[in-house]
Amino acid sequence: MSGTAQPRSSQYSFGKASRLLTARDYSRVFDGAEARASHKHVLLLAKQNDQPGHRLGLVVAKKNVRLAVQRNRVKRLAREMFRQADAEPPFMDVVLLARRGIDQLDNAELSSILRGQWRKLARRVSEADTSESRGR
RNA sequence: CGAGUCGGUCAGACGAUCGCUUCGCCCCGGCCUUGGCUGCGGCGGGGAGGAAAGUCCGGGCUCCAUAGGGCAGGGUGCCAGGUAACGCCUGGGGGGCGCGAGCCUACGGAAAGUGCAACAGAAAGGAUACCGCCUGGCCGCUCACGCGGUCCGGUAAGGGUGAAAUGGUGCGGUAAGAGCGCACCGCGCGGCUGGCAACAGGCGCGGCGAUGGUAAACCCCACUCGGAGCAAGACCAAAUAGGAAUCCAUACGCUGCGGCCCGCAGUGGAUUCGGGUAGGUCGCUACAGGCAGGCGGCGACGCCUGUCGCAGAUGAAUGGUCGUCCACGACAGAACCCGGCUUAUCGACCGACUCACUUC
RNA sequence: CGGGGCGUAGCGCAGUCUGGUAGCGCACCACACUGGGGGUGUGGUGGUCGUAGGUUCAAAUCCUGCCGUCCCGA
Repeated sequence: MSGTAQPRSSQYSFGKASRLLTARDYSRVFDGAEARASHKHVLLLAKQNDQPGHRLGLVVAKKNVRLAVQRNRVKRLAREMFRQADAEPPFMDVVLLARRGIDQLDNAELSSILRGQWRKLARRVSEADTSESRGR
């Protein structure tokens, strides 16, 4: 994995352009989610955007993860997974919600779950995209 | 060497690689009139804690008047000092614990007033005679000593109740007893000596039926506290515009202002309908600052000199992966800042000291 | 981040200001009425008063520290 990582900085960056920044951005995804990937510890919602790349928003509620250290850890791992994920169209805005008990997982477990859910989500979005095109 | 006390320091390390954020410099581009704003990239520097936590105190800062007077209300509570301030810290005193080094301590006033004390007990606050004990009178029994009953008194030594019963111990004294008398201790009062003081020591006096407990009960005394909080507050764009209805009012009103009155400043206000916002910039980190040395002080700390620049995010940065090593890594993440307190916590190391044992 | 409230029986609540006995409703158990159930009646079981200290003779109650939970403020 990272042992074979190459310095393609453009693909592996994670700046402000790759994040959901305002409450309006979040509301757009929540109100019009086109695809979702659900797991015991995590839920992803996605909606296609008109940006030149994916964007990520994180919701890790204090109610579900009590300690600030654990909340930070979950968010960091999620960003790291997102950063290393394939950046291929269709581009989408994704909101990741953490569920109760996610702080019990260690880094390796959590990373693999996140990657799996991300692939699932990407597949569903492209399916929705093609069926939508067919429908038209 | 074992057991222990006190104070302090650290918070996995190193390397590779991919990222995030901020600052500086440079290159290119855009806006723009001589300089600034902004975008991409490169190089270099900085990037969580001892508790960042709980929000229990104290300040700074901002707005309300420059935070002013009184009432009400809150806080603190042995003494002296430190400090911007404190409920913190230091030193000292009293009390308690420990063989000791040391540790703990809401520790002002109950002879200003009010209140409270269930149950038990004779009596629970300026109270009391239930059982006892004792003198005497009368009655009964008895030869008598005496015993029993009853009555008027005396008595707080003994029993019993209670969390608590009106100083304690001893000797004398007495009908039995009692601070009734004496000694010591305790308590109170008045000088004296030492100490800034809290307080300590010693002397004299008082016989102690006066002055019990509770103030984390009301309260009294002393000192102290105005209110809100960075979602404070300021600015930019937009907006509150403009509007409709009802009610109150033309000032002893209403608002700023959290309880009231005064005072100050400002001025029409309340409710409903309708309509609209929740973007950005600043505040935002350089100070009661860290480190080193010197001087003053028992110490907390203060003064002087030199030196360092040490997070500033805003869906919210300090991380991922791999390798090596070891004691295999606890509690845990800044959100305006600082001083404390409290709570959580794997361990490692340093210094001072105490006790016990052994050896020289 | 800041500002508040609440923890008492299985559940919902009183009692806390003013300290001594923890009480009410539902539920539960037993018995009676009934052929049985339901219902009604009578009696009863059940509480470390969130937790750890302190004050007091005595604490659910007063004071302090923790824990949990809920609400409010853009």
